[in-house]
Amino acid sequence: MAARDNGISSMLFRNVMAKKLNLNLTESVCLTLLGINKVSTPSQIAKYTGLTTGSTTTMLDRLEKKGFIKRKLNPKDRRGIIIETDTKYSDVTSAMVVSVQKAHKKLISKYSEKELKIIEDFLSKFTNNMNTAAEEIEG
Amino acid sequence: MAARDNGISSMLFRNVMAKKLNLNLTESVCLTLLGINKVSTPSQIAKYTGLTTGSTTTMLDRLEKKGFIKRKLNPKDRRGIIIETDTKYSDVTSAMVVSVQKAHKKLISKYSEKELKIIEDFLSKFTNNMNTAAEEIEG
DNA sequence: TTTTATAATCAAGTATCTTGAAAATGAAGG
DNA sequence: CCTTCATTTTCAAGATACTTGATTATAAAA
Repeated sequence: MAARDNGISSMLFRNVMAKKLNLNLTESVCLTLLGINKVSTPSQIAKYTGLTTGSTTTMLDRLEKKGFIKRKLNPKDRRGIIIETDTKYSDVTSAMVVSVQKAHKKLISKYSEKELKIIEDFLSKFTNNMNTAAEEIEG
Repeated sequence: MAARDNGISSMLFRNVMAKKLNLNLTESVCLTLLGINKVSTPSQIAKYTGLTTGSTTTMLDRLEKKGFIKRKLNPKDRRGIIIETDTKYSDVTSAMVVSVQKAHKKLISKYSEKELKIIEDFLSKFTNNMNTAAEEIEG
């Protein structure tokens, strides 16, 4: 239940962030994935967001217009492109999350190395369960 | 980072679930919040999803038409109504999450009571940080 | 070198959202 | 009591975002 509530809160946190940045949820998700280098091409973005490639194109147009991303040539495939977040994105978001990151750091500092290991172990395995299940449901 | 990845995975899991149920993200979020009794009125749904009350009305129309929710009279306020999830919702979703829940239970069973206490403590405090930050950003 | 597959884009139609107003009820103050 | 202001939901019109299906270009395979 604690893990579930955590997921829900992160979702609600995203809602609030997105609203503040005048982004819709899809755009926010896209930028997050780009930010941690989970994705880097429109096709991948389409896959993870669940959008069609058509809407992905127009969504990227919007993000580019707002200055959050840039389209670059893909040296390995001349059909495709590479999407990168602009520094504007990290600037704007890091200003918003500075407070919560501070709180997180403080929280983490209260646990021993051993305890943190347990927590990290649980989280990564819990995450793995979800990823596996998502693939199952999808396929 | 593990906690962050967990949040992202739960988001991607939601995308997959929603797609499978022919729901958009907003509808999925709404049903989740209703399912755990975090919200029960259109106003609350509007607040947490970030929708206007107008779109909330039409979204609830869609969910009602699909048989996932029901509108009921609010005995405590005759201006408002109470939203409840229909059994159809829990039936459909529980079938989809049965596999991942099994995996989660198995994972949990591998930790001692003491370890679980640490994990639960961390998660609830981490969640709390996000809730607090969300309120700060919002206000 | 022909065929088939993949990547991104575009145009037209559909769905979903916002804005602003309406109707009904509640709450507060004289 | 009753006037005023706030709250809850709904609605209509317009704006925004999405899907579908086609197009162009390149890659990969036969």
